[in-house]
Amino acid sequence: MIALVDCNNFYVSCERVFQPQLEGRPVVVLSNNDGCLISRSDEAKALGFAMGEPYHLARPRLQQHGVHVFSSNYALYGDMSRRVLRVLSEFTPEVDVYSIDEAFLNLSGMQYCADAGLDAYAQAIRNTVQEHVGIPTAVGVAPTKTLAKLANRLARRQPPTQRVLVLATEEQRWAALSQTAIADVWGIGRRYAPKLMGAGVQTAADLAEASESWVRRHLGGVVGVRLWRELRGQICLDFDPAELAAEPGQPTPGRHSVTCTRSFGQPQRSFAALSEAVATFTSQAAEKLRRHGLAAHVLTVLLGTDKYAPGSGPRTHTAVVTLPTATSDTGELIGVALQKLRQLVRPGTAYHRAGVTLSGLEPAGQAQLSMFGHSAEQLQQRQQLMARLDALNARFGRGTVRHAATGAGDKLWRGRRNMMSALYTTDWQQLWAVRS
DNA sequence: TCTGGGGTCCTAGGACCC
DNA sequence: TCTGGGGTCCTAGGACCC
Repeated sequence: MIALVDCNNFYVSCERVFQPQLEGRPVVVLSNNDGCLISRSDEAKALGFAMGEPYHLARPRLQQHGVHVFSSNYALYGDMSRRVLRVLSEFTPEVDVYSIDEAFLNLSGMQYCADAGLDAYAQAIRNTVQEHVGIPTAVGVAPTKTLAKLANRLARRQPPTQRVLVLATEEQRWAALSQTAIADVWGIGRRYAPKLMGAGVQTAADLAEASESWVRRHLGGVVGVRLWRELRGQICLDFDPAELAAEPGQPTPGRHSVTCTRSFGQPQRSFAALSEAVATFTSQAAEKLRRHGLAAHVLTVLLGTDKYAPGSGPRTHTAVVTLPTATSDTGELIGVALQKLRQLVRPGTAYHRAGVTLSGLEPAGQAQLSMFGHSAEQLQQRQQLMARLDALNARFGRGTVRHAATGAGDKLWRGRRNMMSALYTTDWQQLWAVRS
């Protein structure tokens, strides 16, 4: 059996751990650049605030209702996520991390679990995360990932302290399928939902009862058939516990790309500003690569114009380079990225967004030659340089030591985050103070 | 004035090549 | 009337997820 543990309203919950007076009050957290609402407390949902709503449109109503608003604080959320995962890994060695606030747990073969009963075990997971980290969760348990997602969704209807649902029998599975609207099934999005409803498929049960050939024809071929089988209890989605098992710096299998993109605080026209941004994103992506013990063969530079402006024409412009050898060296990658950027930029165009994707990933350390023709000795020196740079930045904070091309900091292209909470858990200067 | 970011997988047309 | 075909690379975009 597979359990899905989901921290609902995770970012809001993280803020509440350090500001408990916000318990029971409406709270929202904004996306990067203070753009959209991406996490909402139950109270904020009840007031009608929608996922993804633009902040500048919601602001008057947020003020009117006295909603507490936070810019996103990813250093805090990432650290809290690691704490949750540490607790989960005490319940099973096989944890498949799906996102910052969700993980699948393989409970098959857990003797304690069999002894205590699935329901009690799932409840214990929920209670322990709450006690040790202070983050509320819901737990759904079922034979497949898709059914575990479905169980998790239904579990959230329970009162906060009982958000656990196990689908062990055929009766329980069918009852759950019948109670789930087709639009709420994992893998059915805004395009397929209306199409299926038009064909008379209103619930997950209706879909599970359809024929395989019908599903293949109307639901994106093999992807739809996989979903249909999972709903019927047949495992089609791999359980991949590699992410948590890997030591930091060891190669992480399963990952195909690393991206860093940002919208600008203001549209940018100058090559100087764009190149600072691209150099900064490249160095952040390269850091992530090294953290995962990977090197990249392919680099893509992206520039985006105003995607909300009327009119046609491409909104994103990309340029791809295939590197002669895979690398995770920030300096080498910045050099290549800026060269491509120069080809991509059209003078006078206002860009709203830029980014870098590193793909064609392979475990680091396989390359014997540098793309710039460095000797083996020079290559080793550069790798040591990167290791020291990462160590310094880990100790003294991101960007303490960086390449000159990333600029002096505090530039107009950087986004807004005007309402960020403190780095309670990752900065000595901002530790949470408890006064007696 | 102000509309996120990071992933995966798939499709389609044009350029180019043999 | 008839105007190869198959492969790759490149760019762009659609669909889904969190």
